[in-house]
Amino acid sequence: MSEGVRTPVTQRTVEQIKAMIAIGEVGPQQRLPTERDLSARFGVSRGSVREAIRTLTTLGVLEVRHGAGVYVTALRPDDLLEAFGVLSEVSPDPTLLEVLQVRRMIEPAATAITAARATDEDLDRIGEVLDRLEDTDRSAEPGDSGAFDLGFHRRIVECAGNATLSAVHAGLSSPTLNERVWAGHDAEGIARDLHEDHRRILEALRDRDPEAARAAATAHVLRVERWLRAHLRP
Amino acid sequence: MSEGVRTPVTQRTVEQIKAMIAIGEVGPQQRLPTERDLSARFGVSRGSVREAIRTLTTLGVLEVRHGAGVYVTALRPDDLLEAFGVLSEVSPDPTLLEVLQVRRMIEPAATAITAARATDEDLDRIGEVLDRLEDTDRSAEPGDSGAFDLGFHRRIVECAGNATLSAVHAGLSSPTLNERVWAGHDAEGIARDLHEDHRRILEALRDRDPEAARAAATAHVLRVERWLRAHLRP
DNA sequence: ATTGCAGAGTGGTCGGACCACTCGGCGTGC
DNA sequence: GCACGCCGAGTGGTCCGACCACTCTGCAAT
Repeated sequence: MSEGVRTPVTQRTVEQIKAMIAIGEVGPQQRLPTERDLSARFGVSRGSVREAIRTLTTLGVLEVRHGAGVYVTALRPDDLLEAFGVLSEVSPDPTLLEVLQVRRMIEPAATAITAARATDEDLDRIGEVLDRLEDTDRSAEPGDSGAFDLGFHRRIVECAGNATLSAVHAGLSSPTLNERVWAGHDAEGIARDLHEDHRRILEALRDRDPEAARAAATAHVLRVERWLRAHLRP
Repeated sequence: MSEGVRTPVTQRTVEQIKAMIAIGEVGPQQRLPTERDLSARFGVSRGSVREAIRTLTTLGVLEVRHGAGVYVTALRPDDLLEAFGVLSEVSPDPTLLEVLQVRRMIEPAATAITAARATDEDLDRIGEVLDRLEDTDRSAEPGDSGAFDLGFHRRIVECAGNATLSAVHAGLSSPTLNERVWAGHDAEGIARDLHEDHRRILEALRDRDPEAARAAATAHVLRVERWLRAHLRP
């Protein structure tokens, strides 16, 4: 007659828990019933409940506190998109180029928005990261260099005031990805160029000039993209 | 002395499996050892192995086939970003606006690229969806209307030839999100406007005019965004 | 009023058992 | 010889019950 397929117990449990959240039985930041309670309520084993909870934890919907209980997260975009950093960890090299292309669509737009609405304090904090980046780069700690570079761009995107945008951007520019892009190349030649790009972006932001900011950001991502394309073949 | 924290067994197992993939012990599409084998190899219980596998399955890294074994996925972007549809399912309404803002950055750029590289066949297939969309909309099946609308935009983005872009876009424009945007409003008035937007986008694509395509796509997303903003408050 | 310490309750892990499904090989029939 | 169908070994899916590790609360001693 009807469906010949039997829905796996665990998946069904995932749906049931999601339903509890959807209908508001438990709201963000609130505590879920005990694993043992859920087990009894749904008529499934505790192990299955645990696997369902783990699924939702991975998705950023739930948060487990050992000894204290299971809680719904704030359900903010950065909670839900945290997972997607794996993209940069396991993707094959050609995908990295695609990731940069997507960044080329997002980052310039975000930089333009920031140019229009950043406060003086925002700009100071962005500039501060840039100073530390160049200091670090002149010394002999190439490891932190990438972290400051990421921080520079991240803060710019955050100033755009869109948490979803920030989360997506974070997923596309994880430390792991950066590391993979520059791995094995000290890239001394290009480092100076990148610094110049950064300075130009900051100046455009200070001028509150969205179009200049967009152009500078585009040029920057494009430079990285071309460099990666050239150094990828071998 | 050293770390006083004990890494949870399951999390450690996740790392170990990821390592197996990273060092190439198992490649994409290949089969993983048995749950029972992994259990013995890592010295942990089978339940813990299963939870680790479930985590990686949720992330799109592994794929489980009942009775047949656990396999590494192709690790393509659409595998790894599939999860991120939850964003549209559980996010609070204000986040939907943010999502649309991100789409406003991505979709115009993608549409411009498509205008530059789409083949005649591509354009025909895009136009076909549009015809079906308008047919459906004139009849009395509002349910499918959203699906065709999504299909129209999805095909355009796919023609841009960037799988990562397609996956991100798919996550930002899931059926669930669309449903939530238009839920409760038959939106007759705006439907005609949207169709006009679509026609304009298609014409720009047929003209192979990237700038016109970008402008038309921007106007379209912007219209949806403004409509949502107006209908969100109450 | 403050501090310290149990105890209860929660998630974390384990082991073993059995069920559901897949797949390959063997046998049967053509 | 070939195709079909059955069946059993092997795999993931689920369940149960036990015990460990951690948190939090409330009571007791100071």
